[in-house]
Amino acid sequence: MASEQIENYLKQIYNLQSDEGRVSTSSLSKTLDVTPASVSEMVKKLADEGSLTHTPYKGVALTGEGELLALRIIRKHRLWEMFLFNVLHFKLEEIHREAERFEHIMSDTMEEKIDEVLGRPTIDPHGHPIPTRDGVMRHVAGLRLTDAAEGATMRVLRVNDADAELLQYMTSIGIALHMTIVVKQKMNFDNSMRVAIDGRDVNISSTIAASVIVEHA
Amino acid sequence: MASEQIENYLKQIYNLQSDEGRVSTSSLSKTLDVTPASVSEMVKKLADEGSLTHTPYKGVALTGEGELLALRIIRKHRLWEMFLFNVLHFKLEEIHREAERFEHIMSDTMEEKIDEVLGRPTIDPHGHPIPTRDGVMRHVAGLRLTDAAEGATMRVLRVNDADAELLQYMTSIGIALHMTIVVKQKMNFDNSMRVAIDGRDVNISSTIAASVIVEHA
DNA sequence: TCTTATTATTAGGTATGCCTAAAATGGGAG
DNA sequence: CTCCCATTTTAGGCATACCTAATAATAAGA
Ligand SMILES: [Mn+2]
Ligand SMILES: [Mn+2]
Ligand SMILES: [Mn+2]
Ligand SMILES: [Mn+2]
Repeated sequence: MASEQIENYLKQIYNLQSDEGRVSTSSLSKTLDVTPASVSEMVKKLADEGSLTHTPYKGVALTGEGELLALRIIRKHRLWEMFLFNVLHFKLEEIHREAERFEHIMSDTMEEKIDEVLGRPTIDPHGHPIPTRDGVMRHVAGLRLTDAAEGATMRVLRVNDADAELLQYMTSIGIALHMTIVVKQKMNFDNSMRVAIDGRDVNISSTIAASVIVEHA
Repeated sequence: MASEQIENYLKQIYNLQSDEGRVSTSSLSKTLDVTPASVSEMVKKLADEGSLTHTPYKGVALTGEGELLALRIIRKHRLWEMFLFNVLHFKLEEIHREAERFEHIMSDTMEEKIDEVLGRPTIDPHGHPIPTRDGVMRHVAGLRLTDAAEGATMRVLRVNDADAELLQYMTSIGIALHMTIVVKQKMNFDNSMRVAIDGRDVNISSTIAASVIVEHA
């Protein structure tokens, strides 16, 4: 069985792979908060075990097997977030942190029970797709609110779940899943924008706008 | 913070303490499934940390601090069992095993949310008392069904949760919490007995009878 | 192309918690 | 009151996953 930390490596590699293609030692070092030396060692072990391929000095890529393991963890993480939000009424900004620990100890039985209780959801409370049990994840394309045109009416597809404070603030100004946002004005000097959410006008910084993924309404 | 294994030591010492008074290295070795040598080492560390007192060659006893830690784990274990049984509809014989892992990673926030959702229960699905958050556990006295007199009418107070197969069998013959059992006949040759559960007569072995704790109805 | 800065790997070492084997202790049998 | 032996502790090691410091490889600039 994969240790908790090995599961974190695999999950992190999966996430970085979507953005970067080949995943570097340094990016893993940063996101997992361990030294590059430790990453090198662990990567060697995971390559021996067949979860990933490693080209020294070039980076790593998950094998089919490794990707499947990663998707299982991601599934458990997102199902658990859904459960915390819908059944235990945790706040949206709290669920990611809790799920980071539970994803590793959730048995397959538990996974199934929760999936059933929740009615087999396909997205989590942040809008992230939940992979199926055999590792299929449908990713819905979208754009960052930063990139929406002035005057456009957009719908919130998903939000960044990692920064709790940011998420809490977004909730407080009314940004939530499936909500409609009208881009009123874009400021070129700092990329902030004025938008209408639910009829009310608010100004949002580029940091916020960049962590909201939207589609045309 | 106490490691997962340290929490298991403390919990196990608490449980054995009720039966044995001073807890021996060998009984911990058996119940935790590690060698006596390992227990000796760990015990030394826990004594240094102030969770227990150790008299070499004589045994250990929890300090107030250690007992409080143990009771926190037990509270989390039993609240979680309750949750698995009532909300996720796990079978009675499955919940103990699952709770063994969750008890260690359940945050205080989670503990509180679950306590609330469940309506602040005082006993778990096996009839074990759930300690309060500040470490008070009310233990209800009872006797083993083995020791009930012939002809007596008893009520099930609690059942042994450790052996899943035994528990599954007990459930299948109708033994459940708060159920009434009439002792029809006691066999002296093997301590088995014939009882009436819910009107139906069944024969139960001494092993089963010993793991059912009852009170006079 | 050569040098330098960045990135990655290897070497050597630590902490935790486990093990086996050897030594110490102390309670009961004689 | 001894001696024996089961129980307990100590000694010496192993695995995992981390670290710092030293070395190696690559990429980038002159
Ligand atoms: Mn998350
Ligand atoms: Mn999420
Ligand atoms: Mn239990
Ligand atoms: Mn229980």
